[in-house]
Amino acid sequence: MPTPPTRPALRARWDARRAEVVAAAARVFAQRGYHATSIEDLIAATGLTRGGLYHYIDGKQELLIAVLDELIDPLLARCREIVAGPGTAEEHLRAVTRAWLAHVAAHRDHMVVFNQERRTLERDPAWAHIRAARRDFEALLGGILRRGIDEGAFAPADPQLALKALLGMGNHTAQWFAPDGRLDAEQIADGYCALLLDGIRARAR
Amino acid sequence: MPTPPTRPALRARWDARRAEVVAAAARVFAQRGYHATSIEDLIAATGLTRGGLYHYIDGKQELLIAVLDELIDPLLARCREIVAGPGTAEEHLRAVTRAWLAHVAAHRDHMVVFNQERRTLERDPAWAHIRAARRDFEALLGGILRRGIDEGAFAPADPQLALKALLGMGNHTAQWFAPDGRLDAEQIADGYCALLLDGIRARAR
Amino acid sequence: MPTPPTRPALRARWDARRAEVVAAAARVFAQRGYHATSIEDLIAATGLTRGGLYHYIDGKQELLIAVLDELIDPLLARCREIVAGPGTAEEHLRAVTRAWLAHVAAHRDHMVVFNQERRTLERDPAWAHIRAARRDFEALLGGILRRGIDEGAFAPADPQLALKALLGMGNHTAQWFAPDGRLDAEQIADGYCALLLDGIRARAR
Amino acid sequence: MPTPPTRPALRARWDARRAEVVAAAARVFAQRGYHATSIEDLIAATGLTRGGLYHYIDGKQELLIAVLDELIDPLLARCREIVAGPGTAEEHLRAVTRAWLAHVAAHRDHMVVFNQERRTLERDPAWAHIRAARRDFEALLGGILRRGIDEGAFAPADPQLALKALLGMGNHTAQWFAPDGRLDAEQIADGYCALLLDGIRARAR
DNA sequence: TATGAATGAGCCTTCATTCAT
DNA sequence: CATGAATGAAGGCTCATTCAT
Repeated sequence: MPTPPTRPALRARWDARRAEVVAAAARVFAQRGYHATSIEDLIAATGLTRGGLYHYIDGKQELLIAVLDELIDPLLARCREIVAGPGTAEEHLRAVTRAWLAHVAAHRDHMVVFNQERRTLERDPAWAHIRAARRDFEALLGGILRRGIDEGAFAPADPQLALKALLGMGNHTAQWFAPDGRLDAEQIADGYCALLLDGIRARAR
Repeated sequence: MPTPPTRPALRARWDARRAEVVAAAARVFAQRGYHATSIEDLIAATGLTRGGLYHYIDGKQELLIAVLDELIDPLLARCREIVAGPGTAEEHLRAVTRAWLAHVAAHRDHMVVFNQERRTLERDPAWAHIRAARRDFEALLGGILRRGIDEGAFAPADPQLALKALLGMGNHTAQWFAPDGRLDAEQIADGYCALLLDGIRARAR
Repeated sequence: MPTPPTRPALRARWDARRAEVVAAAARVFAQRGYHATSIEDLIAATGLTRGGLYHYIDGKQELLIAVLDELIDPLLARCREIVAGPGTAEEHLRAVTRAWLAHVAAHRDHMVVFNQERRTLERDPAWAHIRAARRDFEALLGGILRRGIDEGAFAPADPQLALKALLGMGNHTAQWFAPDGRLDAEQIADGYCALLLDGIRARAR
Repeated sequence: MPTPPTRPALRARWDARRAEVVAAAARVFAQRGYHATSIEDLIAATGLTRGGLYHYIDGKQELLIAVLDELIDPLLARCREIVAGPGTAEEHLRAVTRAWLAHVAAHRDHMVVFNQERRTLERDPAWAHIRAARRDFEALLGGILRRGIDEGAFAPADPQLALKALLGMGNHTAQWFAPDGRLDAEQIADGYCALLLDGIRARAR
């Protein structure tokens, strides 16, 4: 991130513009893919000029990092609040899944980029933070499952596989979710939880 | 694909080399990502020279198509055999999931590339075939679920969501599967089926 | 043509440089031939760098089009003025031929390129305009001949062949004309007109 | 030209194949242009294989030379016969022009190539022969005109310009001649001679 | 602050030619 | 004789980034 101006008045405008740039980048990256997006595309999407753009970013890759940072930090913070609060494991699972999928739905672009460009950044030091946040999110979900097991509420044949399955469902959602589709994020989250907990087998009552 | 030599003896060698090239490309694409892979990387991975490589491929993109084609066609064929054969919906579900995950495990590189580069090709006519195969695979899985419902074996709250969930689990597997890991492909497949059917909720006996 | 800058001050400079680039290209294309001219040759001829050159052109072929466009449009405009003005068919013929050969003499490079690279562009849509201009020029010359016939001034055995003959003479001139040669463009034009009108046969007075 | 086989039986076949190759090359060069013609195009046009082709030629450029040599030498020989024979200057002019345009009509491909690729070869030593032949042809035509002047039959205002005009007409013919067109080569030749001698001016009888 | 011209390394691809088989 | 695999230089072009104005 370039050093922003120090005078508060200017700083505010700078921050706003930087935020616009990052949002536009997320949109374009998601549409075209990071590599296929040129700086030209970004200046078209932001309305800035070539040189102007570089007042707000250090480079294309830093912009990708910014897009992903923006994505994962608030989600992780929200989930930590949830698990720090009261509730059974099942309630926490549902709440976290809802928060997660609300995030996926609200930042579909970012999520697609996140899933897609993992490899692009894997060796970049700036990526470490995002990677850590990802691990933390997985650990948090895993913790909920473990607590449910300890409390006797969940009994997965293979706890780790159950976690991976849940992650798979959730991550994949960004690929097919449509904002005006039949289901909203909350319904999807609840549906995933119901599937994970009870499965689809027909049972006698 | 360039026109292969006509004489059978040479044809065999050519085919073998082409297969090597495609396999090497899948490996490198999966490691580095398609866009980040240069022709230089490919000649290093194949041991061919710059010009020699072009005896076996028409270009970088055609190579990507080849990698993906190689991936999905045999899987689809195998799955069609399964659903054409005898068995309950649950048996078909398990068999198809096993075949699918065996494929994912055996072609992890290809699968990662497939998930990653979807967007790269989305507007390319050559992509249509792969896209269609993907849709067919989803439809096939969906058909099994529907049959299970019709036969009274499955009772998902939302059949379409159940399908998306299963696809999410399976696709995501390529991202974390390790050939020398704790679980092999069959165990994972059976685990996914168990999860999808029965969930993880602890139940009184 | 790349999009030029919008600010008038910069626009002027850009236009000037673009014109220099096109002129240099005409020179080099004429000397070496279009195909044998590399981008390297063009950057040497313009003094720009590889990337800098591409600020003013969209590609090598667009540059060829630009060279040819620059050639034919002003000539056609001038000729249209002439035939729209007063004068007998013979006077028009002489005036148009003079304008034509002045053009050939002034833009010998362009003309050689035009004659040489016809085939290069023949299937390119961008070529349509140039092709049309060429046809228009032929039609214009043909119109003068026809008018002369109608008015009883000319009596060619085969009017179409006479037109082709005149076109042949004129076009061929670019191949041998030397700016410091014995004849200037006007003398050549008048010479061609005299030949076309009266031939070279010795006649009794 | 590669060294042909020495044994007469093989030599005959070799010569025939070489001739086929040159003819095919003329055809393809004229259609596509020399530079735009790849060796691949030539093997497609000849039916030979890549390596096989190189048994009959030394390279692409040598093939171009061969095409042009084949073109100009027989024409020059025929014209020399004509001027060595009996007849007035006008008769010689007509006969040579007829031979020339018959040649143009019969070898339109070669002629187009000749006009187009002049520049390609201009610095090549192998080109010297063709260049010389071209000069000889011009000189031969010029000689006829001069003889006509000396004998009092022709009275051009500018003899050299008359020569250039004739050359222009003739060379240009390759660009528009159609074998199934309204005029055959002889008619065109006679038409050009008539134009050159008498012009198109309407005269009182 | 903002502009857009300029940079130049690097990209994918083509192609005439050679040579082991 | 004939084959076609292999060569590798050179081609045109893109693009993230810098910097004088």
